[in-house]
Amino acid sequence: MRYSHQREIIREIVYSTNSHPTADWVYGEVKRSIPKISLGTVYRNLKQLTDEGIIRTIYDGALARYDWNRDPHDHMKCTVCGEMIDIQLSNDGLRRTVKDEYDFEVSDVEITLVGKCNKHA
Amino acid sequence: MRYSHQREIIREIVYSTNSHPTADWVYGEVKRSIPKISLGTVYRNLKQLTDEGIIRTIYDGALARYDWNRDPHDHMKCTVCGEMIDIQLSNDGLRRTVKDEYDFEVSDVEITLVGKCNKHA
DNA sequence: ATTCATAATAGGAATTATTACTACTTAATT
DNA sequence: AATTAAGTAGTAATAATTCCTATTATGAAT
Repeated sequence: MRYSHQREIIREIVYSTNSHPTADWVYGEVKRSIPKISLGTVYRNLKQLTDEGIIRTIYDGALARYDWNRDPHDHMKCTVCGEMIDIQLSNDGLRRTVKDEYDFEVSDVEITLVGKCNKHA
Repeated sequence: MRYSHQREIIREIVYSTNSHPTADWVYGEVKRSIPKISLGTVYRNLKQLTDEGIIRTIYDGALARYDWNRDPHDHMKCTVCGEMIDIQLSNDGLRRTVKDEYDFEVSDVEITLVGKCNKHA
């Protein structure tokens, strides 16, 4: 993968926020510095960055979101404000349980807690 | 919600399989008994059945799947054959931890284990 | 049983998110 | 500087899903 200015900006934008942005939001941001960028370029680069392990793709229902945080972690999704918040849960037990009980080789654990965040007492 | 033949058939089809079918698959099945059914009807009814709590909608990446099993449970997704397998994990601890540490009120826990199922030693 | 109000349907158009195609551009290498 | 292949903009295409509208079917009231 050779250098491209577009990809570098896209990477910086994803790395600049904890908001798990969508492709469309990233597109809007990139346009501020590269007005002629095309949405296809955004998608292509988000995919490439994902393939290279530089960012992660997570799914919020049917919508793809992007996350700079590559450490294994989980998410809380607030049904009131829609925000996705990072959270660190331990799941060492899970992998072993599932391997033993179901003979399933876990490569990734995706946990999303749906509920109400602390902004909405 | 008043009775409709279409909805009843759709419900029966979702209840007849453990394969977490997509809307499109359900559509194909319903057509066997109601050839003139429209895809919009399938989507509308799957949504209504979900709203009424009669079935559940789960997301497989960006694709919606439907599940008759309303008991809290989790899924294993095999990256080789694509199958989604039901699994029961306990997460009593999670809710309390998250409430205490993040003041987040959990209403639903979604856990998907991604990996290789026992068919692919 | 017939009438009536309205929920539900079929069929198709519209929307949304995403991917694919193509002619032109640019980064990296010789 | 010339070459080559990866990258881009712009646009068309696809896939999943929702929306719209004229017609039909359900359940309730007569």
